[in-house]
Amino acid sequence: MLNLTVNNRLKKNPPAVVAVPVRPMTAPVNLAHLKTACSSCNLRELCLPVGLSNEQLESLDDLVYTRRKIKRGEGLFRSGDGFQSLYAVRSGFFKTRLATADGRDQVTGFQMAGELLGIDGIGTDQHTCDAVALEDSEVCVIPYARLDELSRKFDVLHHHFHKVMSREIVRDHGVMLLLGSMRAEERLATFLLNLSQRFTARGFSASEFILRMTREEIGSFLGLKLETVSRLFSRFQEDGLIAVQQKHIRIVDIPGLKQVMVRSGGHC
Amino acid sequence: MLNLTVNNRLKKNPPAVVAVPVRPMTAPVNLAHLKTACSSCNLRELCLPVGLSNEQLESLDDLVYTRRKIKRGEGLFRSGDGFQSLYAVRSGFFKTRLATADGRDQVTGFQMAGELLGIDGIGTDQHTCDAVALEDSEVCVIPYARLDELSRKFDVLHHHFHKVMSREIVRDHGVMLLLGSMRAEERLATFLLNLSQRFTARGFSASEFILRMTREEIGSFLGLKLETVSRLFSRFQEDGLIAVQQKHIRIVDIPGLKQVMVRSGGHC
DNA sequence: AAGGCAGATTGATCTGGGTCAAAGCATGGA
DNA sequence: TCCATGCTTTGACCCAGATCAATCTGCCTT
Repeated sequence: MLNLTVNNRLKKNPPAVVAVPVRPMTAPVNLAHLKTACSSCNLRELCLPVGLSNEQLESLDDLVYTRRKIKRGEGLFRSGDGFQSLYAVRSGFFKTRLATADGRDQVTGFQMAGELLGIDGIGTDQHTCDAVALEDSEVCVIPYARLDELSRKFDVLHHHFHKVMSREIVRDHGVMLLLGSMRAEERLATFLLNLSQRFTARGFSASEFILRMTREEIGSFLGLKLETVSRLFSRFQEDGLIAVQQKHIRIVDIPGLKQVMVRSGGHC
Repeated sequence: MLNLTVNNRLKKNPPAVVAVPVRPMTAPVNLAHLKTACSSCNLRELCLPVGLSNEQLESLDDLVYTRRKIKRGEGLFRSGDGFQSLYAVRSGFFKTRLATADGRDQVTGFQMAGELLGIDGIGTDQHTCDAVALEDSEVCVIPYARLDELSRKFDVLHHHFHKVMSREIVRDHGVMLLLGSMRAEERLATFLLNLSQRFTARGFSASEFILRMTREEIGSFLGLKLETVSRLFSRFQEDGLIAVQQKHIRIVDIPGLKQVMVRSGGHC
């Protein structure tokens, strides 16, 4: 159905981590030694290297030779920046946003560990949106030229990269559906369930997490005003669907939320 | 403020529309011999082969070895169909649409000559949307496996394909911006100007064309109801921006439309 | 040439979500 | 510790666009 995620088809069993409701946006296992190596990265099953053999993985190790830390509120790239690299979120949380001349703003997505940023730049050799860290984050820098080179060597990688891009397109279509034909409640329910599902894929609680973004950012993404988002959170809480306390969300009734997503009817 | 809400609803004077000289949806030059060859295709500068050398173009000729005709109203592929090929629109006009279980529908795009269909299928080896011809159309069938193969041989092609996908993502972000933060008038103005610009790129009139889609389809794409689209067309006409008669559109005041796109203000 | 029908227009009315405004609240820096 | 400042919540009201409904138009079929 609705696919808001790039990497949602993974149903890998959660890594050894069990109880982590606290800081969902951090990598499940916090490696002390941050060796820049895909082959030893605990996110490899969520990230670009999905499905690569060990040998291939090792070749990937010298594709990704840099990491970059971005502080909360800082940008990873901005619209107009020259495009050279893709970025894989290693830890933390990002938003991408499109800004118009007249000061409007559209959040086009939220990215978490294992998700790719920067694909928008390939088409014109310039980034077309801003990527901003919503908490202190770290990304793996993937020089595009090298990726290109390597993907000519490894079929799997080549193909997988196409898949990632294609899935991004499919995700975007899902967002269009959301923005074009869903009611406010459905949008928020869809959004929460999507987050939940992505956290699950990363081995975190499906039902309890911290929202890294503000009400305004959620609203921008969902085509709603921040007041509407806030009111809906309150209503969902009254209806026993969730428990909200500021940025802390607990989904109490997942099936109930799914009902909202579908039931509230849209324009029938 | 720009007064777009004119009160006196004059009976619209039947726009003295002169017959459109061209048939905008057909390829500019109508080759009698429909040889399946990119190298001799008059759309090659709009389509996948942009920027290829002659030699490379000829290799492309045996990539695309089939054409397929689709009658108005018929589907090229549907959600769930297995993915094997991409399609380049050779002539005609398509819409892509996403359908939900509960019978809702979101038009995610309209495709004209030279544009690519089917990329959505790469990610999951299944198409995720329906592509429907809005008039009798013809597409070039591009087997994905072969494209893959060829693109390993030709750098330019490989890279260009990435660009096409990336641009599709950027386009989708633009639609999100439209759906998420524009007012109805801005959406329609943006839509008309976008069509105009694409027709221009294909050698057709920038100001006069036939809409191949219904008001409902436009509305679905723009996140509006068909009545709203119809009213806006009437209002734009009253304001001297366009002349509408059913599916026949003439843009009278392009700068004026651009103003609407920007000026009407959105949410500040 | 008639009649049917899908699509388009237009009017009247309603309403979901926007706007404006006023408190609450939590977090971090001095 | 205590403000300051940036979120968030909540209320009151409003309006753009949806909904409902009645024609109208052009075109396709017979």
